[in-house]
Amino acid sequence: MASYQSGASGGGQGVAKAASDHQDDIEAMSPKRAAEELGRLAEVLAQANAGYYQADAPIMDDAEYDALKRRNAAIEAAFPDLKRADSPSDQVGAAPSEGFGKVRHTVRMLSLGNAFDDGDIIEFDKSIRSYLGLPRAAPLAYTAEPKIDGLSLSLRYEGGQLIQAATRGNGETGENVTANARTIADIPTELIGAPEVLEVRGEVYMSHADFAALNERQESAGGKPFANPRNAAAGSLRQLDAEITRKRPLKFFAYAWGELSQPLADTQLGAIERLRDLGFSTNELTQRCDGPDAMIAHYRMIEETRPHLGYDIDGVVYKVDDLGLQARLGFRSTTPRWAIAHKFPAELAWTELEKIEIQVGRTGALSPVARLKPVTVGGVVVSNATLHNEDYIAGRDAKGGEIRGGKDIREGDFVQVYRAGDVIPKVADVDLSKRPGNAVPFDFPQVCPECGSPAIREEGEAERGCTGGLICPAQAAEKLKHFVSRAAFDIEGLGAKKVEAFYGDPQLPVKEPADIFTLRERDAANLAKLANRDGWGQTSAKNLFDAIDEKRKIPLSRLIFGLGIRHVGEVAAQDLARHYGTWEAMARAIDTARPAALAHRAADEAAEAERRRADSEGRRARLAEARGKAVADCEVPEAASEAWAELIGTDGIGPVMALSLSDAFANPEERAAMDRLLPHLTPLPPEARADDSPVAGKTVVFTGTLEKMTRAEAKARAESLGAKVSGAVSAKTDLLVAGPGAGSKVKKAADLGVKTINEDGWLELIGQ
DNA sequence: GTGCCTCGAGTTCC
DNA sequence: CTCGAGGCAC
Repeated sequence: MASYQSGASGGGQGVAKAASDHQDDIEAMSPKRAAEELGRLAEVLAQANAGYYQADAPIMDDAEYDALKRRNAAIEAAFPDLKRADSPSDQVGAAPSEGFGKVRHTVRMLSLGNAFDDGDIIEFDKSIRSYLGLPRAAPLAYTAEPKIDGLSLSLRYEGGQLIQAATRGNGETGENVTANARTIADIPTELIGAPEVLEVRGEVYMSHADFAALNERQESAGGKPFANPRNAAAGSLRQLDAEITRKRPLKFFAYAWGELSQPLADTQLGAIERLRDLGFSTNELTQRCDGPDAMIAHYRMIEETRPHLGYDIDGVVYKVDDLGLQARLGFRSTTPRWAIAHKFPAELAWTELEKIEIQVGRTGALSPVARLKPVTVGGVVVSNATLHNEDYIAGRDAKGGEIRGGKDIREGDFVQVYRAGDVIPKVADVDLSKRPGNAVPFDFPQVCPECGSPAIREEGEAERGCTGGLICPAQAAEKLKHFVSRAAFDIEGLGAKKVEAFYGDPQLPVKEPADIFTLRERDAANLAKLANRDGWGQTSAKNLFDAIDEKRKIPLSRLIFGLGIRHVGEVAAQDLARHYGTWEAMARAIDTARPAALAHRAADEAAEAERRRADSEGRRARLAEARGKAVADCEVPEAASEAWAELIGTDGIGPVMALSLSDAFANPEERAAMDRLLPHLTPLPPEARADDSPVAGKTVVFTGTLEKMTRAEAKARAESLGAKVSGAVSAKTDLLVAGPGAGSKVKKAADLGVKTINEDGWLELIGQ
């Protein structure tokens, strides 16, 4: 960090003290000194902002920050002419004196599936009909409305009073912005004749005219203009001082709802009309359509109206109009089945590709990134874009087919860039006519650029990977970042930036997870204590050590996920934790299964070799034979076979994940790192699943004709209640739901003593 | 063997 | 958010 006062010993404390103790010296200040000090303040406050927002590592505490800001304002007041273009007083997103509270959404705020062309819309209609079991000719109405490009907000009313406003956040938890929402004219603070509990959801946005005027104000005050209306709206809503939000021209459209104490209407459109009657702004282009043709026609109409709307939209949203059908359709893991967003084509821009660089990820994957001459795409300046992998640069897809007409991408090329899903910049095309004469095809490295180990590409894989494992500093550091990430250990005050700093620290290196948990004792035994360093103090050092101690008790699933084993993500880690219950049980099973895992790999390789050699004649038999022989050669103990069978029998775990686990546990370096880590930890057993449903944890089989719902619907509903749905009756089956026309399964169930009920009985059981 | 659906991993910008 | 790939049902 650069010192605010030259010669200051580094801590933030001195800085704040200097600022607050001498407010009265300003009058006596020469303009030259004032200008210098404003310059220093701008710099140090900008750094504080950067530290707070990006690195998740506050450089100074809030009181210090506020004191500096006050001093800056006082000097500016005394010398208005000297106010800088980058004055901290005008910066948006100033470090808050207190953060926003968190709000857990009672009904999750989901995102929508995307459609990009007319065919996707027809497909959408088809899949809904098939899920509901509706014939093609049966009427099925949808609503269509513009998709506003703003930020979603959930407003909670109780007894007609606005009591809470929350941003979407990650869908489950958002930020409490109630005070700010109250300043938005379109948001009523009181409703008359509303249900007792009503959560209204909609979009906060800023019109083009208001955006232009706001930016003009910002600029004439020397502030930095917003990149686009969406950022302006987001920045304005997230002000900690609601009075600033009040001065920002925000608007709101209501289009959905969350928790309700009583239904708003029978249809989507009816509910929107009800919201409008309650006093909300609703979008006038919302319309009912009787099928895909009408939906597409309405899409075209909105597309034509788009330039004249006066606010940004990025597509059209279709929803099944009948709310009863919406309820039957329900949700996939992250999106509702009954709605889809038809996106407008992404904005494109051409720019020069200056350089192709290679990044190394935690799994060793070499990912090429395009360094671009900065260009504005969809209201944002883009200077980097992903190039996916070797094949993408070469103009091939995963199957060896051509993309971009087979054109490869070279340094120096003019390339077309777009933001996929309006977020991730990607290189879409190359202008060969502008290719410099000296441009050469990109030579994808065959060795890791970070550690020099060979970078191997397995047959059939898209990624080329560094083979250095933990020897590779890039991989080791990325693995550590993963270990402290939010879904894993989530240690407060130890984010990616800090991990990187600690990784290369000469006094207190953190090279592997275990090092994190020895940090406090090593610090105590060390002369170069953390507390004496620039940017650190007694308090911040203690806070870090305490935060680390807090995570010594850790849910088993987080521990497993944190290890960063390939193919084992958050969900697989939970599956494993739930299945084995303890670290020891899981580790023992994986160890025991090792010979079987090796046999499995040998069999795969043998089959692969055979496949390459053999042509179609009698191939299947020979493959099976080769597999069998390979397994036989391995002489797998029975215990290993059993452990392996259990591992791949675990819900959600297949041979690929199992093999990956096995390799990780059998790798001496990785295993040693685990063995050094575990003594510092107390893994907590997985929480038992909440058994609030009578079918939770039960295995259910449906057979015969279902009359009130389709097969897909029955399955999804059962699974959402925690049941497992299987196709065949076995000893493990808990319940058979048999409709008319059921055959052998009923008999088998009777033989096995499995309880059998009919469809009505099932609906009654699940309370419908 | 084929075709969903979901998960995992990597990615950018604020 | 997207892509590729794993898991699993049909």
